[in-house]
Amino acid sequence: MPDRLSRNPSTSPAGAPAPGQRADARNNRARLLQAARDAYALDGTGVPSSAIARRAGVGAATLYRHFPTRDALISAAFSEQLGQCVAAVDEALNDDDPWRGLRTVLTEVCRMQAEDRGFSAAFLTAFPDAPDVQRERARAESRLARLVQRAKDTGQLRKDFDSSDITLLFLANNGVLRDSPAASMAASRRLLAYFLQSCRPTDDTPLPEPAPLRLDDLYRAPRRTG
Amino acid sequence: MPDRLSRNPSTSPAGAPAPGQRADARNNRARLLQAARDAYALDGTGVPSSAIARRAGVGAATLYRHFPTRDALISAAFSEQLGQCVAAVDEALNDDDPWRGLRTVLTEVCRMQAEDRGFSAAFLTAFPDAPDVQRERARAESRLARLVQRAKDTGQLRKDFDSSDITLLFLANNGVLRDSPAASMAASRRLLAYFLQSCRPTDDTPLPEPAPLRLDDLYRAPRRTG
DNA sequence: GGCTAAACGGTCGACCTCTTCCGTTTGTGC
DNA sequence: GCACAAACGGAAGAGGTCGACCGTTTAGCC
Repeated sequence: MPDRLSRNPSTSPAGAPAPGQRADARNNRARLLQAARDAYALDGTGVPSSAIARRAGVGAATLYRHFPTRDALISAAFSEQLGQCVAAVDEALNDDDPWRGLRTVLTEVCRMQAEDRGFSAAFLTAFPDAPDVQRERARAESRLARLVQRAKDTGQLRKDFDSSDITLLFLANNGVLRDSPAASMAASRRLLAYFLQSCRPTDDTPLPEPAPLRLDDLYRAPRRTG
Repeated sequence: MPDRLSRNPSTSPAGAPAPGQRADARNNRARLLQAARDAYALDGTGVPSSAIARRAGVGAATLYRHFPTRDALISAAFSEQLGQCVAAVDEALNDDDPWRGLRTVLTEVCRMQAEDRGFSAAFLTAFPDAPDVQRERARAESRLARLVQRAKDTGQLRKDFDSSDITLLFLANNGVLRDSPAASMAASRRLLAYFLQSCRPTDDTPLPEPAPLRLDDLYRAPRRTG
């Protein structure tokens, strides 16, 4: 009796709610995802899976039946929010003012990170087994690059800005998140404000070499800050 | 046969090389500290203690005899580098140019973080059981505040800069560190450059409220980024 | 060189997390 | 309502780390 997820792991590794499944299964799946989001938002993605199952009111086996691996659960839990990010980039590309668009995207993503440490961690994690996540991320990244180029062309963004600086910001922003959501928000806002001020074009001292950071090849976010 | 460390845990929880101990003990202690520094620098403070003991060529029991708890080892391993930071602040206070002093301190600490993720993690960890670490940190913080004030007074630093922004920088910098030291260094330098540019006084848009961050009340740096 | 206590190292138990097994329950179509 | 397969949950196994015990070794001193 192979279940759906192990039968076709390639087509929907963390994918959509399967159509042919029983009502209780669909229901449990939804509650697991919600429990995961809640727990991750509160305490980060380090939360033990058993706690997620307990919070959802199901057994551990049920969790693993729906999400064969830890990463599958995490990427499924945050796929919606990842989609939001991509949508934000699309919206920004439609803005008449490239700088405003860019600034809005950065602000929005930083806010989402500060609101939900779990999302922040998921956002910066590679998920080598979730090709759809990787694909979406790659799409978002190439569009961001286009947005950056436009902002440079209009002279609103410094010429030595590099697309990798966006990743740099998101990593830095993840680093300033605290246990308390309020503290996270305050720190995030302040950091972003500093960053945005430096993004304006200037004939002042040039920046050092860009860091070799692409959202694509970020390693997994490790157990400790160290 | 109580050993030294458990006999007086309050006076030197992670303290200096005891004078009255045997040569082999002193030797092993030093090798443990070196092994810890090496391992932590490479892989962060998440490295299992058994690996440290193996690297030092001693048994696990020896490690625990010298350092009763995990945190004791970590704080002892990095106390020297913490001292370097305090010294850097002192030196900066002696600089004729407050801005140059401040910039040098920030550059130096960021560089140390990028060179050694273990130090970076230790630097941002509370260590409630290591009063000497806390004391030194508090001292450094108050001196930094003085330095900030001087730089503001000379008009070299924006008036709405807050001392907590230094903590913010160190946290952010910790967040951009990667597995590869070269990548960490590049990212750190770039981040610092952005930050420093925004620190100059400007009559431009003001910053949002400072984040409630003091080096003192940072929570422990958790196992995962999430 | 020999004695004594300090120091050592292998081993063992406790704890925690991830993952799987298997007997039982429950939803669904006839 | 009945039968069957899907889905469930409790419990157990595997892996790994922390920290302690205890018999053995070795440094320091006479």
